[in-house]
Amino acid sequence: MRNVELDERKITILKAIIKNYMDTGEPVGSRTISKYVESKWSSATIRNEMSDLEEMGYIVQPHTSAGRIPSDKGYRFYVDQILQEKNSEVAEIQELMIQRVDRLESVLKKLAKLLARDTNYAAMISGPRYHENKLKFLQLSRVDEEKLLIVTVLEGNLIKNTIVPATEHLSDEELLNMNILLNSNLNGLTIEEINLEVISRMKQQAGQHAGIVDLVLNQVAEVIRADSEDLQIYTSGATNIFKYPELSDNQKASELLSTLEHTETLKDLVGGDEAGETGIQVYIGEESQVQAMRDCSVVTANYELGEGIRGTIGIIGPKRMDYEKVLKTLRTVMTQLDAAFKKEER
Amino acid sequence: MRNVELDERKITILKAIIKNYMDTGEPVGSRTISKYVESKWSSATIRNEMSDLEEMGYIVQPHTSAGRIPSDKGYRFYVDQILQEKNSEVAEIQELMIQRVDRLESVLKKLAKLLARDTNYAAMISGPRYHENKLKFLQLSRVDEEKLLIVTVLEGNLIKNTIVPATEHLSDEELLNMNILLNSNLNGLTIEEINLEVISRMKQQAGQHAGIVDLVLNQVAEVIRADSEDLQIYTSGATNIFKYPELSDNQKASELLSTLEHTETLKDLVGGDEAGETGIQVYIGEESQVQAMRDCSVVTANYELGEGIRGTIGIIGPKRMDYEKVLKTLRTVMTQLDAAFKKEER
DNA sequence: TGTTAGCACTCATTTGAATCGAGTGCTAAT
DNA sequence: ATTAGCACTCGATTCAAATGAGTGCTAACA
Repeated sequence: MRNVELDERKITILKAIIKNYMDTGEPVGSRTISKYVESKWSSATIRNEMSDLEEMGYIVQPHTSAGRIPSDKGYRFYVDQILQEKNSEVAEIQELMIQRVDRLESVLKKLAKLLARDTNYAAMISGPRYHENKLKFLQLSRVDEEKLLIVTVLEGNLIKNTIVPATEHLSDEELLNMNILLNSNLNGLTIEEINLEVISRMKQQAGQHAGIVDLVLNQVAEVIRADSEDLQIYTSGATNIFKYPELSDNQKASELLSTLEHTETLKDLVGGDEAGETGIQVYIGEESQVQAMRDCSVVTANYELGEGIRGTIGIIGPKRMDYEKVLKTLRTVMTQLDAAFKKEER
Repeated sequence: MRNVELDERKITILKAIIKNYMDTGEPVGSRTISKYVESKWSSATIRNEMSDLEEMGYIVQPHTSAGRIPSDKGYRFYVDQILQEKNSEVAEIQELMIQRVDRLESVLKKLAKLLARDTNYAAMISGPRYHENKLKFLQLSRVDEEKLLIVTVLEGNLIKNTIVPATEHLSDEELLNMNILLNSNLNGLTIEEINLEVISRMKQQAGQHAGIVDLVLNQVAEVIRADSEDLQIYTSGATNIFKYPELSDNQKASELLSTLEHTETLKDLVGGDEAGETGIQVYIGEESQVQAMRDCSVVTANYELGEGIRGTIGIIGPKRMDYEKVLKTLRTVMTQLDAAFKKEER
């Protein structure tokens, strides 16, 4: 695929500039490149080409008499190139986490930590978003004299518990009947489908214990509401940003770290569902729309655990992040997560 | 209560130094103090006293020809003074969090955020430690064709769920009996009390479904183990440290923030049970034993939610933190937490 | 005898000038 | 079309002088 704007040589030089800048974090000058590319061209030639590239907006000069650094547009070009080469070689990532870990939350936290350590960037990972909130199972139990336990299981095996004070006394048999009543009426319904008709029918069936029905329904509503509101986001390795001088001056570091602490803002990054064909999105600089991240790049990937349970993983680093490595790592993790939960299902 | 070492004037001056340093973060000189204390004494007198105080170890000079700053010993003196004045006036703290929030975790997270915002220091809060891990209630249900749900409730209403594949088929009636079997045998036992004898008795009673008993017991063991290992710690406001120049140089900030990210280390701070008479502990500088916090002070308070459920709240800030405010805030929060959960119980 | 004014001295920090050097743009030669 | 050469730019570094906050000491004072 030819590029109409950039000829072969410009591409080579642009790539060289970006690669070099990734390593060093310093603006790179013509001489450096002329050595880097096996002295195919002299520094003067490079200078001319660089001048062109600058005019086209692929690189910028932080100040006169400094080398060039890639602009957002430059990075974008580079990333697009990589995304095209679908080299999805699945490297072995530490499998330590795929031990028998039961709770999803715990897996996600560990995964974030792992990602941060591996990449040396900051990692964030959103808990799953459950799209179809269908009720799968309800269980009402008496946990002690005056307390009832309501267990709600949603499609996708999301389980929530609540303990409520028992407002009225139920015998063991009544409890059993209530459970049957609840499950036969509610199973398979989404929250929207639990309308007044369903409710009044249930209350009628429940007879004198209609109050309990209310209790349970309130709880169900609460669970579903809470779940869709409290999107959990785990971050790790935020302090990795201190490894990159261009991010770690006090002003910027503070701003960036605050943002990483502030779940609300992260939701913007993680919330979008517009996945590329590979499920991977790259935001360079201001593309992310998040002020504090204008000097960063953010790479996000969506994972899916079957039954419509989706979440997002994100890596946040300097613009000069090692895109190749990050993309590869994310692809691997997605595969592994997938595999792990397929296994769990069996 | 007289102090044998320090006379009235030395105390006044020492306090003035500490207060002033808290405001400004700058070393404070004799002239400043002489103005500060309504010109009762001249700067020269102050100088003499300061010289004494320095010799006694209450204040130090960062370098010759700089003002003095309080030493750990100085802060210690100051804090001890405050702790003596038991002014436990319970200010009204934002009650927004004491709404109907059901999940403890969520309350704790919000609380950490609130504390951090209020104090302008970093806050951490540990999830509850359950000391007496007695089984209170077990419930086994069939959630769909090939999956069983095990709900474990421990003393103190800690609830855990697990979904496991059903290894053998149980009829509704058998399931009911199994639940009775489980609860009648296990309720009220601690993990240690579930010995081989109990287990073999249960298996015998279970007859052909002994396998299920194993399944459940494994789960119970796992829950209790996981709970005692995975002490959750929530932090918030870590970036507040950038507000204090003496902590925010790159080296220190990075170190400190890493520590705050690293749960293991925080456990050391939060784990200890040696509460003072008020349940509040103050660690100044190296007293905390945590390297990265040698320039910080850490104030911890234990909260208790009845039934032996305990946790710890901590505030981390510069040595010159406003101890009075922090102590007051913590006392308030403890009271509120207590009240909130007393209410919840009813 | 305790307090204070005065003064010489110290030393981190600030300021500004001089220098350095990496890198560019342009021109002329190849 | 490529390259060598050179003047020029401008941030970074270095260094010394100036600054000023603060001390310690001494002598005068109440």
